[in-house]
Amino acid sequence: MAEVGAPVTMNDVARAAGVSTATVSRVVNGRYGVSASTIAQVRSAIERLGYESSLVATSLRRSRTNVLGLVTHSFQSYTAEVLKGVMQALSRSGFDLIIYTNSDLYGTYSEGWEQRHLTRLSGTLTDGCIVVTPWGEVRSSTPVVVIDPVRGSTVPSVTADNLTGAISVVEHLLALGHRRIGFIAGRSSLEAAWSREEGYRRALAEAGVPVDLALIGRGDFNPDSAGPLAHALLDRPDPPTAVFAASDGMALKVLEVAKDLGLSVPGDLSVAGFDNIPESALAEPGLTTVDQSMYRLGYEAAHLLKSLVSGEWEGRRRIRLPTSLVIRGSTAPPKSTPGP
Amino acid sequence: MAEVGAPVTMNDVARAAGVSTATVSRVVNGRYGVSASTIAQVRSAIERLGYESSLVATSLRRSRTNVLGLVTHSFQSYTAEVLKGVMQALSRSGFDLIIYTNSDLYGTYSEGWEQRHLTRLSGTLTDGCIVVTPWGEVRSSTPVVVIDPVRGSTVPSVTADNLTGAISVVEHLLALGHRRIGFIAGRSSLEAAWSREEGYRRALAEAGVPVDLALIGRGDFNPDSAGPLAHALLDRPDPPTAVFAASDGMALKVLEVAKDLGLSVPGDLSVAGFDNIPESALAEPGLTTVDQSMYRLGYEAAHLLKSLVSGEWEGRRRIRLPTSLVIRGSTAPPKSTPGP
DNA sequence: CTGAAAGCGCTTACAG
DNA sequence: CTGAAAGCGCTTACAG
Repeated sequence: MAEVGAPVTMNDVARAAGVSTATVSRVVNGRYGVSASTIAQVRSAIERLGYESSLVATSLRRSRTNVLGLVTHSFQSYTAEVLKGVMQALSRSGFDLIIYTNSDLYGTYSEGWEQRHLTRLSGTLTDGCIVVTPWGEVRSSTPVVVIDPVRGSTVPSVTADNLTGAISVVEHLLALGHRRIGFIAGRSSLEAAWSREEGYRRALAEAGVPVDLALIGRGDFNPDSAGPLAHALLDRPDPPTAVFAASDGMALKVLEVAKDLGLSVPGDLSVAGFDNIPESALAEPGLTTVDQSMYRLGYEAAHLLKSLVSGEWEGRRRIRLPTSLVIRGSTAPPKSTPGP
Repeated sequence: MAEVGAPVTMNDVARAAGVSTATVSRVVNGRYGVSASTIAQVRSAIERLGYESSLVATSLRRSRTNVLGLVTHSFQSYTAEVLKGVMQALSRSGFDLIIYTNSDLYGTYSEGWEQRHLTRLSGTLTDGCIVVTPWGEVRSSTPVVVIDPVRGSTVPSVTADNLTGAISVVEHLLALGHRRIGFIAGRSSLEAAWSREEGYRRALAEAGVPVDLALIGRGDFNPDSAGPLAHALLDRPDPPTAVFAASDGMALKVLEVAKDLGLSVPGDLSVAGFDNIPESALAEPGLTTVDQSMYRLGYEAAHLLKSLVSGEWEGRRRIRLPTSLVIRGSTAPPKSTPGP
């Protein structure tokens, strides 16, 4: 088999069955008002030719497609977790899922990707879309749910309770005896990045530790952005005894840099992240982090979108999910100051 | 912002700019033969209205879309790995990727899903498709690459060297001193399942150990299918001292069952799998398995598809990738027979 | 340089 | 119960 000629169209079926395309369409869609014998003829032609309706043509003509979309920039571990949750929520829901990704990883073309893809899909293909970590506010003619929206967004969304999560991990470091705690921030337009930094500041303030701006590096969640920042922090004459990075990807990069510099973790330096991606458990030592269950973010987003599309949503349109601290081997009391 | 009215069409832009849709189309697609002033007008209208061409309408009209498709039934850890490889291969290639999944996990609707989805997409939406672990042979009017084809398939495909991989893991168990080695097979129509079983048989034969059919359970790669089979094997009066499952998902299920039965692994029972999914490293004890780099399978499949679509493929159309044995804590010498 | 018209594969009133 | 025709949003010869 493999590659065969032109695709079989409804027209081909109509000719083969000796009826009009309108009739074929009725049979395919199970509409009433077709005689049993005609149905049989058409069915047999469909079978014989291996006809399958074109998703594109159907969705251009119809308003409802029963396909939901998910738009994401890159494809990383956390995206995979999100997807698993989405698939679970959509299981046997009657909705299929289309995921659209552009191939330009980390490229300059990327800015505004989410809006472009969203518009191109939601014109006709999908009944609604989930957008993962967009660069800006999004708008669409069909329902949208954003996972990790930008700060100030008014679109329906699902986020982790980033503030509480960040507070808990910084409190953990403080309890171990750390006082000089570095921070590597994420892309500041995102509400998640803002809340994680706010949590860092609040936890320090609460403990009476002044915030030292020299200990804050400005990353963008991209692991590579954390390399130079970690170097800058650790090369200081008065380096921090612990570094909290706003994402696991960046924290793992800090781990690498520390190794390069000959620092042992957690002996010389404690490191903590945020997200709990699978790689964090596998790191050596395991990374202390905040679990935000990307699976649940995906699940809740899909559930919300499904309800919005069906027009049966009653509850709040901005969902915030709890986080939990995951303590692993990368954090310990600082060398000079034994823990309390 | 959020949800706004009807989507902006090319017609809207044409009216706003005072030109025909043909002209707007030319500007959008950068065709020659439009005056500079008209281009400026149209551009400004596009900007003002926030127009983005409809993927569906465009692909219905055009033969080439620069979108590749990936069709998969469910969405699991190995799918995520495959996707990462695919995305890497497509990075900056000019091709976008659409992933299509149906929501009916493990449902009866599933049989033949891959052909249905493939046909619906490849009619017009995509220039070519990757199909992951199909149920049967596939055909399409555009290029297809199958990851893990059925046995006897003639479609371009990418597979791990399952035979060699299975031999290596069984040899590992034999070297530890095991002689009664159980096997839980995968869905037999798949070439991967067949080769893994063949490897099991050959390694035993090579070692002069007769194959005991009572020690072979027939699963289907779905983890749940392995539960009853593991029970049956371990409840025997003469249970095997080791079980090799044809996939990690099934092997992890065997681990669970062993725990339920009060058997310690690897003390009372050795367990090995195939695939090396992330969960296997996290299991307690870590699962001995065969790494088949799903990432590379995805990467090679995308690379092959890209070349096929561009019509510039020269090499072989059936790619087989090497595997490697990963020894972790779940395998050890059997209790009664110390290792050699 | 620009527009009117046909058509991609479907669905849906509208006639009959 | 069935078909001819219009139209979903685009692109592309074909005229002018």
